[in-house]
Amino acid sequence: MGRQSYCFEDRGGREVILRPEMTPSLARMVAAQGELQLPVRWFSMPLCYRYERPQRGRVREFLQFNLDILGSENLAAELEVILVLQGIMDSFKAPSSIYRIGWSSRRFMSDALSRCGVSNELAGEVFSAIDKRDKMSTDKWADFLLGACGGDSSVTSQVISLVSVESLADPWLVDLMTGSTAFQEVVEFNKLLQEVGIPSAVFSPGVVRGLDYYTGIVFELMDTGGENKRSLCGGGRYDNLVGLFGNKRISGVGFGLGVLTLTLFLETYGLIPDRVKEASTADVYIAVATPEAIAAACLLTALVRSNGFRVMMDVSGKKLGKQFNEASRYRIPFVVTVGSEEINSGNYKMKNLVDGSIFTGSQEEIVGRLK
RNA sequence: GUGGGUGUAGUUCAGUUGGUAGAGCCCCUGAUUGUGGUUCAGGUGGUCGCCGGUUCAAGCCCGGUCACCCACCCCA
Repeated sequence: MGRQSYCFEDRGGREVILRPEMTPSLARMVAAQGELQLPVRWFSMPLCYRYERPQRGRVREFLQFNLDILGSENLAAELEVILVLQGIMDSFKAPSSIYRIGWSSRRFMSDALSRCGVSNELAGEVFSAIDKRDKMSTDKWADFLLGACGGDSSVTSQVISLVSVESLADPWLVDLMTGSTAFQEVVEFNKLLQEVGIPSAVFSPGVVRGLDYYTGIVFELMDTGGENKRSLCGGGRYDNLVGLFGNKRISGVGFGLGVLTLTLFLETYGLIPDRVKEASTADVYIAVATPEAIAAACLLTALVRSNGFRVMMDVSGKKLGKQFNEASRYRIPFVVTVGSEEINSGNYKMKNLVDGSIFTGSQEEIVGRLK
């Protein structure tokens, strides 16, 4: 956590940091609880902050949907959070062809790199180099990797073979990972994914994720088109995070989904739902015909609201036509007019702005009609 | 942290070799005195980001500065 955190000194001279993501805060909360019924399932939509130069898909203050399961070491927990992620994409009707959930395992990659001949001292460098693979040409990256591997060309070619693997049944990989429990776990998880049927999930040894608290399965959701280069979502298993803030050792798995990156993705593919684009701000507009009717209009507004409807009342004092215009602009489907006629007779007129029809009745009948 | 681009009306943008500040949309008023969308007529609205310089004259040229956008870096 370095120069991209938004930190400053508060008035008491303390160094403080605006949270750059939610997971450590969640781990702190869980560590602080005396007794918990495990596993814990938790979601949140926090504002987070990063001190970076803004650009497409990246701003200094952003919303992130977070979902975590703590207290289960079963692969079902990984499967469950990915299933929810898939469900979110399905709810936006995003076809699995336009995005990809690339996944791998930290434990597996550490073991595999070691078996490729990468020393523990160089493992961090090599991880970092793998993360940069998509940012340069194949040849250039090979040179870069050679540097990270300490100039050892045979180790480098082994690592290139590793990240090029496309199938867990690859004979070279199976031979390399003989007897590895981390590999067994990856194979098992792949089997689960196939049995459940998550077509967008693809085993990708190149996915390592930058966050260093991840220990097991890691995954990220990317746009497969070229438009959005930032990952929409990243997640994985973290075994030691809760333990940092207390003496309980609780393993967790979860993900963070960027609302801004998701929105850009949905816009790119025209998937913003109509109910969002055409959302109305209220169910009913209360038009006020004369200044003498203001109090009665307020009472009617309160009545309709107490029945569970969203109400916008005129506060402009403009002519009725202008008030109807405002209701129309806000896509509010019904307008009830309050004036001396209505107050005297007890009969109110409610116009349906969608079809133009007018319903006349008492206040109670108006409310009943809305239901 | 590095590089590029853009700053003109509420908004999206024009603005010629330097010579009186423009359009569409929005908004406001009326046609239509208590019922929206369409149409028609009219209208409001700008310290041209800010500071300085050159010039008889700067939206336009020059220097600086700020803001935003894009990319790099980074993405724990």
